[in-house]
Amino acid sequence: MGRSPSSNESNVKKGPWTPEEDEKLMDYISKHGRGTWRTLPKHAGLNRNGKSCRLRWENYLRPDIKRGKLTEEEEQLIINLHSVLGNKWSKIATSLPGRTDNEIKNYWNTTIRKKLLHMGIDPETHRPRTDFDHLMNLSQLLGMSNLGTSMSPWTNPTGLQADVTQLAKLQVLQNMLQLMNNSSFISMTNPYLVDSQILNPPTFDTFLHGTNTLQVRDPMFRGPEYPNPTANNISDPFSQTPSEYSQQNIFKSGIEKENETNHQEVRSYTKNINTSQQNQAENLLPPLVASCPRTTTFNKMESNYNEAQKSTESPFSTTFEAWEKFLIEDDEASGSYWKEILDLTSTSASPVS
DNA sequence: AACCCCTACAACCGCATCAAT
DNA sequence: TATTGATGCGGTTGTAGGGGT
Repeated sequence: MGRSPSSNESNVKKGPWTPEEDEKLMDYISKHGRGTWRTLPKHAGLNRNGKSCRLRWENYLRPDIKRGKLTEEEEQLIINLHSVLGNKWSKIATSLPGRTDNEIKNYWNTTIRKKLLHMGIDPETHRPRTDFDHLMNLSQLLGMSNLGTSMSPWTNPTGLQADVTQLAKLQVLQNMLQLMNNSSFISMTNPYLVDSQILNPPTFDTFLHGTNTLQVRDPMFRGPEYPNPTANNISDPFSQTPSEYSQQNIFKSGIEKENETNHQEVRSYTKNINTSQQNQAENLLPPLVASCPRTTTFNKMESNYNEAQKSTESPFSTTFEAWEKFLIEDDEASGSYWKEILDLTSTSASPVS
């Protein structure tokens, strides 16, 4: 509905508040209480509209406002709550005494959002990033690292090349799978998702050997490493700190002994991914390519995947066939590392019966 | 010193919601 | 039930200050 500004509000002062104005507002509220915001400025002798006064009071002058930088605990809580509530800043703020919705919103947009993006996590969905730009950045990193392997060892005296290559491959694959399997992933309404996704992201166990991820498209499935809150007698979803949760649940997936050898490899890859995301936060890798618009290439990928989805064959084969089809149509030079990724997958992953 | 760029944060704006009439 | 006004909420913009060139 809303309301158009009345004529006497058209020439009210805007912009930053002066100390004098702050004093007038605080003085008035301390003596008379808030009353209605609309009439308050007139009574308080302020040439401001009620909305401006309310905002100034709620976000700055209120005596119970907590000053100073947000703590790590507060930051983690915001991330947790955001994954459940979305951009409901006022609701999030009710869980952080002394913090305002505006402050939390600003902090999210200026700090947390960037952190998550650098970690390869989509701040909107709290899932691994699947946007084309991010995939292209990773593939470019991979391409560069492959190039590095053919160079003289003098260009790579640190021995980090293999790690970088492996990490890039794994994250590309992870994101590809996430992209393709988007609808069957974990329920976003589950507060457990937050900690586990950030500190214990979806693993190769889940993707390659889990019985439910690719085959059974159950949107509520959390994967073996995500406990059922009721089954585990956990009443408060936030009773565990992220690190506690992560440590408790990391690599807890049901791994059969007969596949132990394969899984050890997967585990080490998974471990690398987990640490890589932390490392990325610390050693922020700059984008390696300019941003790519969503092009027909991307549409072609989607189209191929959709075609594959229509098939009644195993999701594993159709999924990878779709990608393979795309890769074959793509030029060979740029697609070589993509194929390598698929090779890696097909050799280490045996579709679950 | 001057300029530019980036970041953080305060404040504004438009719309939604709710309660009173 | 419809209308109106007050308030709340979330997206966006403006700006001050710091750092780099």
